[in-house]
Amino acid sequence: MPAKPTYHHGDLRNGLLQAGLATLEESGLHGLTLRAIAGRAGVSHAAPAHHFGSLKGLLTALVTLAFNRFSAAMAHERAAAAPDPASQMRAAGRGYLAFAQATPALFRLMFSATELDWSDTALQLAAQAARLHLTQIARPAAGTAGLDAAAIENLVWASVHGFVMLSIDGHLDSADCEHRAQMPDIARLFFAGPGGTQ
Amino acid sequence: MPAKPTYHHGDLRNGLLQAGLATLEESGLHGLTLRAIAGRAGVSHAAPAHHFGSLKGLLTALVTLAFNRFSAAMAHERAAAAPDPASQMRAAGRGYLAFAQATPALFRLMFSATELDWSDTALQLAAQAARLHLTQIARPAAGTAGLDAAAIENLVWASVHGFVMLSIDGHLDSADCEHRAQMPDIARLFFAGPGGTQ
DNA sequence: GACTCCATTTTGACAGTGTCAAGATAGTCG
DNA sequence: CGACTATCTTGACACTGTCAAAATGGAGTC
Repeated sequence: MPAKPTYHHGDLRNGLLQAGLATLEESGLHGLTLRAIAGRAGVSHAAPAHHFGSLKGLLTALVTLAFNRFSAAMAHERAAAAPDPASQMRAAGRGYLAFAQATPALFRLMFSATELDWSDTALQLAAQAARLHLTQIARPAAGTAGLDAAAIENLVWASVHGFVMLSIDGHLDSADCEHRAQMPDIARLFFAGPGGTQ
Repeated sequence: MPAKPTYHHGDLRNGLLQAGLATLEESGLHGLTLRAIAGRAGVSHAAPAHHFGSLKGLLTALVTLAFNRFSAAMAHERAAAAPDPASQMRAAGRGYLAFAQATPALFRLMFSATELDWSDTALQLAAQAARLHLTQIARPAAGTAGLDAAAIENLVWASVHGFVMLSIDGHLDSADCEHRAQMPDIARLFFAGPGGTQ
């Protein structure tokens, strides 16, 4: 089972992160305690804190991993979509929403300002990589509606992020069991193409 | 000092809520403990839990109060703005952002799905009242860009909420100390008027 | 191959948390 | 004036994150 045995446990770091992901999805943020993670990973109660320095350190590592999966979700949708700007924008939004709805607690944690150590360089890099998708899909829309690239980025990100946040927090009428049908088609505002929500 | 003396303390409920607001802004969500609130209000450590049932109950009451102030902030901006739809939409957005930036921790708590008891009717009413502003400012834009009223509501709310969330979480480039200048002018997309960010 | 060394993990303890049962307190009503 | 009851306090419990000290076991050296 251990991927890269280093010392006593085998691969404690991965074991703890996997246990953390499982615990988070199973018991929510309140159930995500160092001791619960340690128990699930089969180590002593103080092992996680020792390895990651503190609870904040473990959550930071967990979220770094999550941002990589987040990027992968968006890349996956974009690769399967048509290459035109509107389709790319809609595909990235689908990936954004799909990831958040698959693991809502993790997604909320990813954007927490207080629970994470945002001075951590690994976390910064992972978050930056995810943001690269945003820059790429927003660039073709520059100049539309008299907005520059930065404003477009802000508008697109805010729309998608806000919708996803409201969706997983249960603030949108859930007439549809899936919220995808309700997702505002921001791309239609920039690109005049035939805007199916697909 | 007690506004409406009821029993022993005077007005324990208000005292605890005020202490809670002060503690939240001073120490963040992690410092907002029942015992800290009790200490600040000058009562025993178990008094808050007894009065509100649990920590979740206290937070729910706190957020109910916050939603009323939130509505007031938007009403204040809208009253001071021109009555045309675009100005009203921008004014509500300003109020939204101003409230969140004034008390970020409280705003984050207001949209937490797990920390609050959303089956509480008082909370539901307060949140519903705040949402009424959204419905009002979105209605005039119905039909624009081929979107119906519900889609407009979602798009406007998502844009503003997403921008505000990203702003208080520190994910937007803060070249400006205030983020207002960066706020995407969603109103311009619906109403062709001269879109100054004001 | 045995021995030292040191990174890794465990053990035990501490202060602090929310919650609950039982007791003390003080307004209110008969 | 006395009993009652809602209000609040006291004390305890299991649980949390964090830290120092002890135990563990692989790695490198002679």
